[in-house]
Amino acid sequence: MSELPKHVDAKAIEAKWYAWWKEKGLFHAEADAGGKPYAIVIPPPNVTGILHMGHALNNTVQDVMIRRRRMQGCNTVWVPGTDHAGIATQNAVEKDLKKQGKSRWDMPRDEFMNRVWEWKDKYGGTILHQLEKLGASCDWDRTRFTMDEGLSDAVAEVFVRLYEKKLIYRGEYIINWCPRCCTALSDEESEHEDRAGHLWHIRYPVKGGRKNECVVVATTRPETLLGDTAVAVNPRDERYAKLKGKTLLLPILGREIPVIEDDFVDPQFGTGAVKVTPAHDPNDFEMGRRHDLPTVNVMTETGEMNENAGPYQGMERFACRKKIVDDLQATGLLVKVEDHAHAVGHCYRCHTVVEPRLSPQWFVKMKPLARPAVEAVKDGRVRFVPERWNKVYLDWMENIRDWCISRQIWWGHRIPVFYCDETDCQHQWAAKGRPATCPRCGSDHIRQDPDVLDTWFSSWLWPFSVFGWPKDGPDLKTFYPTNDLVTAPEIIFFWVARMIMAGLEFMGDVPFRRVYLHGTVRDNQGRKMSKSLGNSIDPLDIIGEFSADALRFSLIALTATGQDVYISREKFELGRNFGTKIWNAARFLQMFTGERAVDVRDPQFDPALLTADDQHILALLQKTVAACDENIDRCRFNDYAKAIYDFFWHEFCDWYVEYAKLPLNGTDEPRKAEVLRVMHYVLSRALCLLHPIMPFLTEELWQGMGYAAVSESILTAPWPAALDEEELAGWGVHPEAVAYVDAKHAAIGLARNLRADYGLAPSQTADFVLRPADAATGELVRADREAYLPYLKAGKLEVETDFTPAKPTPSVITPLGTLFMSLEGHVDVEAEKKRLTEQLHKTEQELEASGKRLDNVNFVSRAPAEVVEQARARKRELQEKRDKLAKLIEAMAAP
RNA sequence: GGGCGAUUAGCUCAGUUGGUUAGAGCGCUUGCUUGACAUGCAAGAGGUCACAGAUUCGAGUUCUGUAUCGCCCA
Repeated sequence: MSELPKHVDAKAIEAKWYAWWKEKGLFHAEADAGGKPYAIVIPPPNVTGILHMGHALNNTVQDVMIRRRRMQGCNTVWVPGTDHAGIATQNAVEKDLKKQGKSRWDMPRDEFMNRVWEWKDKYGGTILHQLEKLGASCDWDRTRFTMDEGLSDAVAEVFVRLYEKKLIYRGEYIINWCPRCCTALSDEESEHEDRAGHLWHIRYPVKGGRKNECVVVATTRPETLLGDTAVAVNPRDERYAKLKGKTLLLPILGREIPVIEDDFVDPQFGTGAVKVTPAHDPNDFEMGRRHDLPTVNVMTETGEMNENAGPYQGMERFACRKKIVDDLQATGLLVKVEDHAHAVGHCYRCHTVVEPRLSPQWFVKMKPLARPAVEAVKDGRVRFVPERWNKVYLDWMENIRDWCISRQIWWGHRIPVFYCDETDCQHQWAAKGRPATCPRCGSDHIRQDPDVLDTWFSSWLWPFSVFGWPKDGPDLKTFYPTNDLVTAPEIIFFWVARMIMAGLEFMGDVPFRRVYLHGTVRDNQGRKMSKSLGNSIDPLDIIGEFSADALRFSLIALTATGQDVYISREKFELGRNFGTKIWNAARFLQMFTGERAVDVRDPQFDPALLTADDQHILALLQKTVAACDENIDRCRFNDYAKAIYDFFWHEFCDWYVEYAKLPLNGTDEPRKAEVLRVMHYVLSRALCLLHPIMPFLTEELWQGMGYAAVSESILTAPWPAALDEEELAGWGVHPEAVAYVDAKHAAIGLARNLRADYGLAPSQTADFVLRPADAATGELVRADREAYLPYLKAGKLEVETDFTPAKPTPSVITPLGTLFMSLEGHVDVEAEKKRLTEQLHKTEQELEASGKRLDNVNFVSRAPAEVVEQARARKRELQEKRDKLAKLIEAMAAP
């Protein structure tokens, strides 16, 4: 065993072990490797992305799941990869071009595509390398990209199948348009944000009406009035009954528009009369269809007013809004302006205000796909953790709307639809590959649809496309359906829901059994971390300052299941401190082990040599194993972290290591050897339990402490099995001994309190006498006396049945009996009396409460028997304590 | 407007099926360079569990309502 240095060099061990794990192929899985399959597919980050805290949490959770399953002997695979992030990546490259004074329109489409590929090859791998820094044990041999050949093939296959099933169609509807990205967006990609806007009340004169006769309509977007083709009122709204059949004159443009009646109009909103702009509002579009209204589009695709806007042509849409309001005011058509808060859609990529725009796009008909996906969640084939997300998912799924999948950009999967330009053919079809001629007329005058598909149209296939679909193969057979999906709630609709639909449609089975949705990482004030706020914490900075293990441990320990987590730089000290504690405990153990051989494979404890403290720590280790398993299984990762933290720090270090110092410094060699066996066994198993959270430190110690005989790497060491009481008894671990040590620890705590109450300096020794609770306890303590001395800084500890102090002596009642602390010099009798009286008072209060409870007939008759018995035991205990205290006080009073 | 979440110590949060005396980390106070560890050790102070009702023998926990904050959807 080589000596461990005083401090861990985190950077060095991270680099060393990660490279070694990869070199050994320990992350790699083969379908035929045997063992129960366990698979996770990574939520593919944007290829343009860089690691942020959300990724760090997300991937740490996955790594914890993966590493633990791997140690359990499952055939474990974690598939990494990135998505091509159509709009985001194209934006990044176009920004680059702009610096050179160019735009994509200055070059052929192919050339632009080549530039994006170059850019992707240059910067695209960044986030995956950053995941390595985090310690993610992904199977890098399986790294996928949504524009890989295989995945692109899956996209085309799916498109053609849905097209032929008539589940994909093209149509002219109002879609969300980003005038900056110049593309359509899906409903999910338009993010609604509340904005303080206005409600402008505008007069629309009645044609041929009395002087000044007009209808007042209220609108939040006055610039769209240029595209109005009607004004609508509710047919039951009597205020407007006389308007029926009238014609209005559109302000400014003077166009004649009809008054129509439609149930959709809410008489309570605004003035009860609404302008109808079918080309710029989805509800107006529907209304326009019902009433056969013309559509007038007044804007260009970049959000400027077009030729239909008359005098406003060429103005930017918000400048136009301002100008129109001014003009209405000037002509007296503006009645009033009210403040009005409303939700405004923003592009999820560039945050530009989204414009509802009438345009021809491709859609997926969702209702038929949603039906089985609803069932899969309702019958539990897919489970969400926390469960409350079921409802969110089902609500969305049951009110699902068709999915706009075409994007007017170049980077992405081009829509595999072809058009024949032969005048008398005009055939339109979907096909994989690049057909040369029209399958109907044989003409080569064909062209492909220029649009590309929404990026999510490839990521919804991820759980099976990464395993080779549409080709069948062993990977797909072994690893599909995957087991767990770990992601953030923000993408339930974008991604999770759609994957479930795609899995059921194309694979006939759900893509994963369980979805764990973790919270959002926020700053200390609860704000989302963002570049613009400048409140981001870079995980790599934290790794540099504290270590990857510290980052991982802190994130896991601080994140309660499904709750948001607030972090700041200082919070990572938690993980760092814990790592240091483990390191030092290992150094301690190594100091006493020296050159001895350590074999932790089969502990082979000698029951005759196992003391109560040995048994106690072994029993607690088993309890900890069980707690870790249960908490991981239930996605309670913070409780898992806490279980191993508390065990290691507060049981192993605080108590057992302190206890072990005595035998280790003694001369009883067999005992010494036994204690070392216990310590190495406990440390090795604790390292295993901790490995999924702190992979690097645990590997360093696994190797450094010489545990590699168990398994070459801790990464493949067997996950500790929780032993039951019977199995423990076979090792010589008995519950009575465990209970004794619990009592011993409590007694030591109470004795330390007593010392503190009397202001004893840590260096000051005191002698103690125990008047044991019973003879058996007395025997146990007598045999174990020496062990108490260091904890109590005691000169000696005597055990005397019926002990009565000769002079007033401070004392405390412990589970082991009454413990007396003899002091040099005078004892302040009054102070001690006061102390004891306070305790007596408190005990009597508790006793009274306890008595009341038991006097309650309803409690005794209705509460479960064991609860009542517990209460009775508690009462007896309190009575005993009260009597003892009373006697102690009496003794103090005696001269 | 609909839905969801949160409200527990100075701060950040746990608290699982209702059951003894509500916990942790950080911070704070006091004392310690203890032969692993000051990134540490020992001790301590600090809580009307947001508010009001209800159910129950018993409520931080269940139900109803209110308030405040946050998120999602329209």
